[in-house]
Amino acid sequence: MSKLPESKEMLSIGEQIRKLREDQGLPLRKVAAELDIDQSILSKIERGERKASKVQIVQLARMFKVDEKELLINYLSDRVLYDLKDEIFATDVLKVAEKKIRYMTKNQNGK
Amino acid sequence: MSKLPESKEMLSIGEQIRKLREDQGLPLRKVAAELDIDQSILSKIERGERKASKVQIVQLARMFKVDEKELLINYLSDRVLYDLKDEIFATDVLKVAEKKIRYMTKNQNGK
DNA sequence: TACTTTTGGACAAAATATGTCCAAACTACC
DNA sequence: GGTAGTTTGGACATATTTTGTCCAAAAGTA
Repeated sequence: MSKLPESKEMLSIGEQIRKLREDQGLPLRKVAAELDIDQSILSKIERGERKASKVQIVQLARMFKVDEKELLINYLSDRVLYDLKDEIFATDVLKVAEKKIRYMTKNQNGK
Repeated sequence: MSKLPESKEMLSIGEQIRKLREDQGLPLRKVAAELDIDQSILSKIERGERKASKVQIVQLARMFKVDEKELLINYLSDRVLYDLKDEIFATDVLKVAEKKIRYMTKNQNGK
């Protein structure tokens, strides 16, 4: 029953990586070798059981020839959501975070 | 020169805690004792050199009699921003994260 | 069945988080 | 200047989390 979301933007980073890999017909073994990690780790990353590192995401973007920025944004937004997954106020937190960013950039407060 | 932001919402969680403590005229020593940590840790938390735990934030809200939700939101949004501090795309990441949350709640995808 | 791919879990090492302790530096006051 | 109280900085210890290996079991495919 459970289907993947229609829009690719709504795929989790793991789902997106798996799709990219399968679209190219590559086994875990090969992609994992390029990332220099064990295939079981990549399997876990694709299923959301482990987190990829930022470097790995960049490598994957290059390997699959997709926009690095888009993949990174999907990756980072997933991580933010993961950190907030148990929070009732998650939406409020994101709104305040955006407000703070606007405030910071407006005032050059790099801190 | 450097001043604190006008709106309390724009205080970092550390600045807000320090303000609450000083407004009550309490030394680090006393507040830290209630949190059951060393005063130096609290000093570092207030200056953003260490992170508080969620439990500590809740304890502080109770101790200072301020809205727990508000303090938690300030705390969590600070953490989110900290994680994104080196990212050029931080704003995009937050926007996508919000979109994903809306998508999830709409579809009950707790995952 | 035989081959390939994927998954699960025990284990290990490295990195990070979280705290203690104590001395130095700062502040206020007499 | 001296003293007491407060705050800060850093060395150190311990616990937790992250990130990986390795290998066997399970699932998929011919």
